[in-house]
Amino acid sequence: MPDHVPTRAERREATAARILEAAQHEFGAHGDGATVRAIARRAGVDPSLVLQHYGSKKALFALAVRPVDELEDGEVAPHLADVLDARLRDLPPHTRALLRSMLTSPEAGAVMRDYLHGRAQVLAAAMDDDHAETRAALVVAGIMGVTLARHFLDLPGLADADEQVVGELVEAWVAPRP
Amino acid sequence: MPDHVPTRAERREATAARILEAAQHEFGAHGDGATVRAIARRAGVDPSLVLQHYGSKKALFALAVRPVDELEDGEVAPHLADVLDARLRDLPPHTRALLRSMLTSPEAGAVMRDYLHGRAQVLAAAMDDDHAETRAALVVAGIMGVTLARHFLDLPGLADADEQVVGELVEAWVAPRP
DNA sequence: GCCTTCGCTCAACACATGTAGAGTGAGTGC
DNA sequence: GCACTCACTCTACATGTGTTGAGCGAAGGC
Repeated sequence: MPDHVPTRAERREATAARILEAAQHEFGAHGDGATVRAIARRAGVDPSLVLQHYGSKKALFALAVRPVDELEDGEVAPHLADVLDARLRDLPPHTRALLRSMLTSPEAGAVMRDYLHGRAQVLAAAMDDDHAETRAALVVAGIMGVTLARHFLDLPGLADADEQVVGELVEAWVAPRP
Repeated sequence: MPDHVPTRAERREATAARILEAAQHEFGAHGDGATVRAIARRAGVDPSLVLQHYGSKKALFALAVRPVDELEDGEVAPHLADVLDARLRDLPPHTRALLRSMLTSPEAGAVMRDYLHGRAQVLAAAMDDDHAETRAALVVAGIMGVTLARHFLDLPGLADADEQVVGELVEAWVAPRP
């Protein structure tokens, strides 16, 4: 490929992306209390530029915590094991931002609820016994708790535990006891 | 009893208690970002009085999120079912404050980790198979997730579910599948 | 009944935050 | 090569924050 010298619009788009990335990291580290100035500093940019790009802190926050589609094109809904695997490994910045802010920002809380609700419905569809909806909600909530304890609270016995072991133990939650 | 007219020191102690209670409610509603002014307003008091009583916002916060001992005098550690029951009913203000703040305040996060770690150790002692520590940590983390989803996120299928049903389903997490 | 104590309020401060608008200088089209 | 565009920075403002010290007025001791 030719060593492309970027046009002005491309550079602008690039710094916009850098700002969004910085925002995800800051929100992921400090929750919705992260400051525009800190985001700008991390992106190597003036604070006012952040607002010229995204309008307001609220708008930037909404973009930063928006869950990206976990589905590749044409894929069906990911199996529980895949999601679980993703939650046990290092979390992507936007996921960190969403989790970190969900208890202090009503907007983030609503996004999280909708996301969990969607996943729970997929899971419940694969169950046939009584209380399927509740059991499914229980599983997704439990996985959220494990994710928080592992990545944000550093709970001993979980933060340092082997990913595979944890995965297998959690999967036992899905099947009811005979 | 004589209709006791309160002494000056008693009145002072009473307003101090009112302030702490207000603080727990405010921290429980808005996390560590709750303002001294809002706390004072809720307590019906001047903002500066809050600091005259507790020194600083940080000190007040530390007091507000300090987990109270769940043990009555002479009791042994509460059974899992009792703790679970408490988490499914309405949460006491200091618990709400701790949970709400644990992701955005490092201090609250540390308190939460220590608390969960303690409970997990009690639970692990009653297990004998492999990975007891990890399984116990998994259970307490899972319960935390369910608590958050029920009381803070209002997850459908959990927020409205019957307490007894949820309790029984979660208890199944403790025993390993045969 | 007076003087002291002290629980409480008032007014003010230093500072951080989100945001708006003018300015600037390098890149771009002709 | 020149005028213009525009991505970006500088400066400033209004507001909200934690915190402090002076002051007031009622309760308490003698």
